[in-house]
Amino acid sequence: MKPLNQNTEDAVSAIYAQLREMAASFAFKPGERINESALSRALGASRTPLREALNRLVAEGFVDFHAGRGFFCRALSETRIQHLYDARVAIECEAVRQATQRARPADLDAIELALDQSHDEYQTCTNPIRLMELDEAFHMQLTALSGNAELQSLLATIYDKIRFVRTADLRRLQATGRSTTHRHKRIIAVMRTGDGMAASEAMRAHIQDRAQHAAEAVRLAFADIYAPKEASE
Amino acid sequence: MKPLNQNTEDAVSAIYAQLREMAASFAFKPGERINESALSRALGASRTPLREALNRLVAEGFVDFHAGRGFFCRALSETRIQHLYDARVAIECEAVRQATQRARPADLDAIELALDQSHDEYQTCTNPIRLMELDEAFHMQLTALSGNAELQSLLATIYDKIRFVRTADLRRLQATGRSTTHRHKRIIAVMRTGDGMAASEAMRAHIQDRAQHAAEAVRLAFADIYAPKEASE
DNA sequence: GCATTCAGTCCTGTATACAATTCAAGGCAC
DNA sequence: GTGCCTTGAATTGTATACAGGACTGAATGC
Repeated sequence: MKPLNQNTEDAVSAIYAQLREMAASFAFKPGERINESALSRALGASRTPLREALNRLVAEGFVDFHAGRGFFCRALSETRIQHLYDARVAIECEAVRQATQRARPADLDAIELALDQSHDEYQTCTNPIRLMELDEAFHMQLTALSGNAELQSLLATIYDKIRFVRTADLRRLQATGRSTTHRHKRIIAVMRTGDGMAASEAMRAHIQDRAQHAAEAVRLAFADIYAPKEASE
Repeated sequence: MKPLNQNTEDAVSAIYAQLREMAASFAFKPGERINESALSRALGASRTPLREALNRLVAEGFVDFHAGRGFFCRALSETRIQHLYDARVAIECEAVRQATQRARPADLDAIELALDQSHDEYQTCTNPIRLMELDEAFHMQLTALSGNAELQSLLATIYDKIRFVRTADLRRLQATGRSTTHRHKRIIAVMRTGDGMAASEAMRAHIQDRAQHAAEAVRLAFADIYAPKEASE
């Protein structure tokens, strides 16, 4: 019974995970340069594993790298958010289409049960991050039903990129008292008919409904990014 | 007139580019461990920038990383290829849909002109890699018309991953004497009608037509990977 | 007053060193 | 002969050192 080492990677892997979370929550301000020495000290590691982790983020599009100048937090823009929402549409529509053909009724039952169980929390929860977790969970579960690991990982990356904007958006949505649960259940209902194309279009409508608010949400997100920090500059 | 440094990054960037090409052409055998010292020596650099480049490939899914054991060339499988083809469908169908709405007639004219110009080469060319470049160029140009940089970069990564399989597949396709030019022109024709949904479905049919041969192509690709090297083991 | 230049400082880019771990082979017991 | 342990070489993981650009701010010329 060997230890089956799984924690040796910890350093770079742990740094990567922390960094990705920091990037998703915009702990770095958009456009800001990332000081390697300071960050490595803050994370309790040296620059070598930090840079390796940062290079992963570069490949995923969370961070920009400029030769000789270092790593920069990638800037948000309304255009980019719109593009990410469209990419999300592309992936989720195809995933739900595949899922409609592959999923057994029991699979759909399971997702619907999860929706029912979280419905109350949805209605009463005031934490926008938790709201977004619930919403994201539905979409990821549905995509998982496609059985396509590539689509799942692409979508996960996109969600990480738009999470901050979505949090701001869902906060507004909740303020209007509207629940997304019934919209999600409608998508499941269409899937039960076995019409993949229709399910795909339902998903498209669902996502684009929110995407239209993306521009406004970006502005809100910017306010969130710049407001809560110390106003010391 | 400052030099506006653009080549300082060269080391890691150049290594990354080389590595990605090597990965796309399966210079490493699937599943094989990548020896950092040997590879860095071969590339004329040290392990530090090599590992940074490798970490980018990890994030993109070209390479696997196992804690304490190093980097491994990611294995092919028929299932994974199928998933990548489906991801390609997802992205290209959405892109062509957007492109249909956004593109001006002149944009479509330009692509069609490019098709016409390369038609002869298509028919006579015997180099499968060149064939694939021509085919890929069409698909990337079309996706570019969507105006969505996210879709473009996602698609570029997918093409890099399936390039080897596609090369094997296109070689077979050419052997049967069938040209893809007229198929491509048909997609443009549908786009001209302005019906995004129809264009999307045309693209889907076009890609899936080839995807059906993916399984067989994977086997061919495997033969290519293992055959042409020295049979010295 | 404005732009330019220049020096100093900071930071990045990469090589290298060394510790820790894995992998492979040989020996040993059974 | 088979399986386990031990031992040694090879390889990875990370820290650190140092060279070379990039940025900052002040001083200078126009």
